[in-house]
Amino acid sequence: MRGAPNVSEARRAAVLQAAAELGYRPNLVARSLVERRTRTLGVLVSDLHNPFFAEVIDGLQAEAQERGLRIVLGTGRRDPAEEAETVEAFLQQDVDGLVLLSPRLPGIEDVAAAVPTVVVATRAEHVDVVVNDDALGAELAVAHLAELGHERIAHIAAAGTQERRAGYESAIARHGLEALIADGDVTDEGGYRGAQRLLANGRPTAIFACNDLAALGALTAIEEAGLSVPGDVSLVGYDNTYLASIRHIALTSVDQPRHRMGRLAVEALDARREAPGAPPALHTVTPHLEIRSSSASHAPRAARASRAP
Amino acid sequence: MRGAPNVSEARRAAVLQAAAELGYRPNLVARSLVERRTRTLGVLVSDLHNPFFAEVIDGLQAEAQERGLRIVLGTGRRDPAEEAETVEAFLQQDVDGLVLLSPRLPGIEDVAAAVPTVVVATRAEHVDVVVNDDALGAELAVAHLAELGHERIAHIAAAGTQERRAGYESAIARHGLEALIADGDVTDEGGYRGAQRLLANGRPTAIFACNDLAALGALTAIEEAGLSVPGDVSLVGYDNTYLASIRHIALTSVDQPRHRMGRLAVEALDARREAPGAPPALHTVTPHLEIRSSSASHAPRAARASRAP
DNA sequence: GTGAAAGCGCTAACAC
DNA sequence: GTGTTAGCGCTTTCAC
Repeated sequence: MRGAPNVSEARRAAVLQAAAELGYRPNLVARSLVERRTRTLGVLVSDLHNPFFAEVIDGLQAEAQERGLRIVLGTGRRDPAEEAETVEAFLQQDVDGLVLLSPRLPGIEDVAAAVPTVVVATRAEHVDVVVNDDALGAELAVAHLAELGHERIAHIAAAGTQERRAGYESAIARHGLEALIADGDVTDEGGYRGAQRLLANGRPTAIFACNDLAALGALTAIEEAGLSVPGDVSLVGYDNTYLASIRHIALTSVDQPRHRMGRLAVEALDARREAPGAPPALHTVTPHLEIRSSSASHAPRAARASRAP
Repeated sequence: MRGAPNVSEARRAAVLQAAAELGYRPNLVARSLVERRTRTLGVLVSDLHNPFFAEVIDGLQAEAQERGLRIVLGTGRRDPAEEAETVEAFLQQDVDGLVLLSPRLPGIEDVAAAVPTVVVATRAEHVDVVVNDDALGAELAVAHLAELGHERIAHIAAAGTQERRAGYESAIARHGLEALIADGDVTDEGGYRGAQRLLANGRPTAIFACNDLAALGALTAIEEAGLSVPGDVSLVGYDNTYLASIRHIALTSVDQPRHRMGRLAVEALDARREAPGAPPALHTVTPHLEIRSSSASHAPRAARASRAP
């Protein structure tokens, strides 16, 4: 007997030893079949390449492990159809819960009806959700830049980060400034193009990008324009991934508590399992600003020679 | 009946429709139990944060999907004990094969005896292995730098990349140069410290780092020393991850065909399943050099003003 | 072609 | 405390 209730110590030892000698291994699939639960969580990652997700997964795994749950990861490579397939596979596998990291997937409610489901890092209707407060994050970024004396603070927006955009807009308005927005993407390339447009039109002295990857692209565009960061243009990202912390980059960035978000997701699943009929819960965590050397005060021309220390 | 042999068309249609209406979903765990196979591959990733692995996983997934296999990912966060646990969980789950990405795990042979196993991106004894030719990769890097006129070409070494170090040493010897090595690590931090030591002692004009992450750390150290890349010091990384391609970084790097390595791993597993007794196979793929702007010719002092385009 | 029966390795429920 | 039994949902084998 494996993890047992009332068995004599002697027998247990004997059995355990025999098991070890024979190389016996309990068959989890048989156990799952009879228990009608697999103790497994399916995690759909929209993009394995984005370090943001790796860090959320760390949190997921830590919490899952503590609760004796396994995690199986799948990815749909940002393609709705592939994501649907992956989710279907999870369902057939009989996972006990589903974590959807920034899914592109349509019809999430149907899935949620079949199995406890939580959406992370993206807002969704009629489902449990774990997100950071994007409006606050954007506000932090704008306030930081405004305090540094910037008046022309631009934003690189992207599909999927509308909340940040909205937060930016209202913060800008609150500070009595003018909104300056370019559409980009949550990628290096998208940030690059967005920044190029901003630089050509608006002469911003600061740029708040929708995420770190886009901020990196913006950094390139700024340098290619012969300008320096933060000498000529201050730059703020979002997510505070390890990319931001690489010293060659040293990007000021809004930090989402990724680890905590991962843990919250597992907790939400558990809560849902216990109260299947409860109304959808919205778990919002609080971001903070991690200030590094890509943002500096908007000093007079003479002082902005180069970025070097 | 699901994917069937001899059933009348009419019945099949009827059944399929009924299934759809009832929301019937075949139970994979029951099927696995009776079939004694799960059509699942367990993939152990040593470090989810290293983008190198994400790209290998893409290849794995593509090949697995074509063969009707599922993938479950697990990570041991570079800790041997945690890796062992993860592998044990895979075994209990009854996976049909195991892919170990740069495992730290001891006793791999025992695992391989229990289930088809392939080690990727790290050399191992008595097991099927998929690696790139590190010696050649290092040779490419050194040859490139030597051709650019560099004579003081240093290397940042790390545990786990001895082959690259050895390749570096023999290439350096072949070019009649002097080896200049600092111990570092496959991380930003490790590269930073390694480069600091090299800069303090050897006055290298070029640095070949054990991987891209370490190269980024080196980049920081170089800049902090008041030097520029590639003006004063040329820099070459290894892996050619997307980090290298970010334009603000534009790192010359040795490319491993990651996607192909992922596919090869799945193929190797299949081969092993068909011939369990065959001697361990070593699959070696060929790296190539991706040249970007972090490496340039070793020009006279006057010409090395800055890194700008 | 189609239905019935056995059994995969386990857990739970119930006797001993 | 310990042995026995039924049955999880499927595939396979063998009758029909």
